[in-house]
Amino acid sequence: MVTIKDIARECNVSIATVSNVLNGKNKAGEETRSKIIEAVERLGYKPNKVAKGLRSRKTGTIGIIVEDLSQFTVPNIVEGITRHIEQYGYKSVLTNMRLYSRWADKWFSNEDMINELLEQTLEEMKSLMVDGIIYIAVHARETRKIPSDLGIPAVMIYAYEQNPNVPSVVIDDELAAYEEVNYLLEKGHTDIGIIGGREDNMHTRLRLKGALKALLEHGIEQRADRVCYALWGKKEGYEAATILADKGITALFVMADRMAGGVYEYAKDHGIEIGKDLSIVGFDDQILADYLMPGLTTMALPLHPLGDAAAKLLISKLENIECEIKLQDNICKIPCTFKERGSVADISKK
Amino acid sequence: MVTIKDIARECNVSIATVSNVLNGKNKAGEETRSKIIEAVERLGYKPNKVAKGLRSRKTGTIGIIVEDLSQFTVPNIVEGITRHIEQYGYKSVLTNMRLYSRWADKWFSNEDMINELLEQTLEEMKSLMVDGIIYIAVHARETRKIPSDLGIPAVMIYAYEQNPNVPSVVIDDELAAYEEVNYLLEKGHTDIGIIGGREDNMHTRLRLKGALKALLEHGIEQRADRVCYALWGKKEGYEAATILADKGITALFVMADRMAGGVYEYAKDHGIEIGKDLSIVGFDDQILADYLMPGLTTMALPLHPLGDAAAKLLISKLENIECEIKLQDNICKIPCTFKERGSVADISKK
DNA sequence: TTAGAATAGTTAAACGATTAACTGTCTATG
DNA sequence: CATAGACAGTTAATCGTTTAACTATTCTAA
Repeated sequence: MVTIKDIARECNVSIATVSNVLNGKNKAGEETRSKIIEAVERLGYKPNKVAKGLRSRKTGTIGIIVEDLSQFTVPNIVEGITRHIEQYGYKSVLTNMRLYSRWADKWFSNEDMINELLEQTLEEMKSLMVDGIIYIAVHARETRKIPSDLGIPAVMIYAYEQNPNVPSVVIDDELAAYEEVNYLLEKGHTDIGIIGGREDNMHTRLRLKGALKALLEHGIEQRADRVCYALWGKKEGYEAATILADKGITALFVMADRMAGGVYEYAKDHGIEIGKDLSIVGFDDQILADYLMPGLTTMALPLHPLGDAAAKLLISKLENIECEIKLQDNICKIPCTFKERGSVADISKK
Repeated sequence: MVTIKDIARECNVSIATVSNVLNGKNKAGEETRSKIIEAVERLGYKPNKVAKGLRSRKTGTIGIIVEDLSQFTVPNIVEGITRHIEQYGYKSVLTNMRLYSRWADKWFSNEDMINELLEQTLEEMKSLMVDGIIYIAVHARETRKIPSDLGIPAVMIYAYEQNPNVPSVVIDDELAAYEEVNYLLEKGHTDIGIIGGREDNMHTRLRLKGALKALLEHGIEQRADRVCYALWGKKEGYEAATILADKGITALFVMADRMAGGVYEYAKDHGIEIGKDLSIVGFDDQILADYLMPGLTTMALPLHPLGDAAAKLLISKLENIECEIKLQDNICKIPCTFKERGSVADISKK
C-alpha cells in the first residue's frame, strides 16, 4: 500500500506538504505541486480514509440503518440516498437489522427489544465514525426512538420522530388515500369498501383518515361494516374480500397491492370480474400490480424521492448548506403518484 | 466520546492494560480486570473501530459491491451475506454501482466503462480498509473482472471469475433448466417452446443447454423455430408468445417470470387458458409468480444461500478456518428449488 | 540459594493521515 | 534601512487503538 510517506520520500518533501497539496491549501510552489501530483498519479496513491477519518473526525461515510432490507420498498429508498450523497463525496455504510426477515435468526417479542437492538446498532455506527445516520423504519411504529443524545446528525425515514434533532421524511399517506377514494367517487362509485392493514398501524390510520375525508366531502358517512383490517398479505386480502362481499359494494380501496391480489383471486373464484363488476384501487405499486389482469390501478410509493429528501436534509446539515427541503413540524411529507391501470370501472354515466 | 484513556485514568492503569483486558489477553490480575470491566460498563465505553482498524489492519468490515441494488435478487443475497458475517462480528459496507438503474445518473455505453467504475469502487473499498470484498454481479457478463492484484480476499457472486484468487458462487442454471424441462416432459409435454433472455447472456446460454439436454435425453431434438430470445421483460415475453403461438406447442419454458407474465397476457388476449391449453414454467420465483392466475410454476432462485455461501467462503479465508463450501474449478454452484403452482397441465394420461 | 519462569503490569512506537505552530527567505513599503 | 507580510515549507503533536519490548515482583524447583 502506498502512503503519503512514500509520496513525500519520492518528492523530497515533508508529508505535511503532500497533505497540503492534496487538500488544496495553497501552501506550495507550482513546481513542488506538480511534482507531487505526478508522483501521486505514478504511484497510484489513494488517501487512506480510515486514517483521515481518525485524525480529522470526518470519515465521509453515512450510516444507513434499515429494519429489513428485503422489504420491497427499501432498496429504492437506499438508492435514492446513495445517489444524492455520492454527489458530495460521501459513501454509505449499511446495516440491516433484519427484523421480521424471512430468514430471521433473531425474534423480537416486543418493541423494547427492537429499540435495544437499534441502540446497539447506533453505537456500532458511531464507533465506525460515520458522519451522519439515516434510519429507514419500514415497520413504522411510533415507539421507535432515536436517542436524543445521539451526538451525530440523523434523519428518520418512514416513521415520525419526536426528537427535535431528527427530522422525519414520510410518505403522505393521508393525501394519497384521499386522492384514490376521490378517484373512485369521480368514477361514480359511492358504495366503497375499505381494506386496511393492521389496525394499529400508522399507515392504516392515516390512509383511513384520508379516505373518510374524501367520502365525507361527498356527503358519504362510511358504514363501519364496510371497513375491515387485514395483515397486508394476499391471503388476508382474500379473507377480507369474503367479509366485504355481501355488503353491496361496487368498489374497494385496498391499502396494499398484495391484499388487492388476494381480492383478485377471490373475484376469480366467485366469477366476479374486476374492473367491471368490482372496482379496486390498491396501494404501493409493487411490480405485481402490473401483472394482475386487469392491471391494478394503484398509488406508487415515492421511494426514490424519500431517500433523496432524507439525504438532502442530512447533507445540508453536514456541509452546512441551506436545504431545499422544507419541514413542517420537523416533518417532510412526500406525495405519492397515482398509477392508473384497468381495475376501476367508470359507472358515472349510468 | 469516552476513550480507552478515560478508562485507564479511571482505573489508574495504563491504556495497554485496558486494551489487554478488553482483548482477552490474560495479562491482568483478577482485581484489575474486574475494575476495568466495571469502568467500561459504567462509562459506556465502546472501542473506536476506526482507530482499531488503523492500528491492527483489521476493521471488521466487509465490502459488498452491488451492480444494482434495486434488482429484486440483490437484497436477499445481501441479507444472506450479512447474516453470516455478523455471526463472526463483521459489519458490511455497501456500495451500489447503480448500473442500469431506473434512476441512473450515469450511463454506460460499454463494458470498459463499467470495469473502470468497478476498479474505482474497489479502490474506495480498499481505502476504507475493508477486510474482504464480495461482488454481486447481477448483470453477469464474462467481461467483468476483478484485478488479480487486488490485495484483499474477494468473492464473486453471480458471474464466473477467472481470477484464481477469487472464487465464484453462482446459481446452477443448467441443472435448474434441466429439471424444469424434465418436469414438463413428465407431464406429457413433448412439444415445448423456449423463451430465453438476451441471446448473449450467460444465464440464457446455460439454461438453454440444460433444457436441450433434458429434451435430448427423451429423444427430442429441439426445433430451432421453437426457441426465441427476448429481453427479460413482460412486453418482450408477450412478443415472444406471438412468435411461438403457431408452432404447435403445448408447453413453454420461459427463462424469467416477468416474460412469463407477458405470455399470460397474450394468452388472455387470445382466449388461451394457461394451465390447460398452454402450460408454462417460469424462472426466478419473483413475487408476481404467486399473483398470476393460475399461479406460475417456476424455479426459485437460491438468493439467500448464494449470499450465505459467498460469506462462508470469505470468512473462512479471513478467519483461517476450514470451509464447508466445496469448490470445483474455483466455482460453487448452488441449486435452485422448484416451485410447483398451477400453470402446467398434466397431459400424460391422454 | 538461585536461576528460571510466570504474573502483572508499563512504556513507547506504531498505523496514515491532518494541522497548528514554527522557520526561513524573499518582496514590498514607508 | 527596518519591518511587516507573503510565500514555501518543516516539525511535531494528535486522533484512539494495538503491540512488541521491557520492568518488577513473586513463585517454583533443583
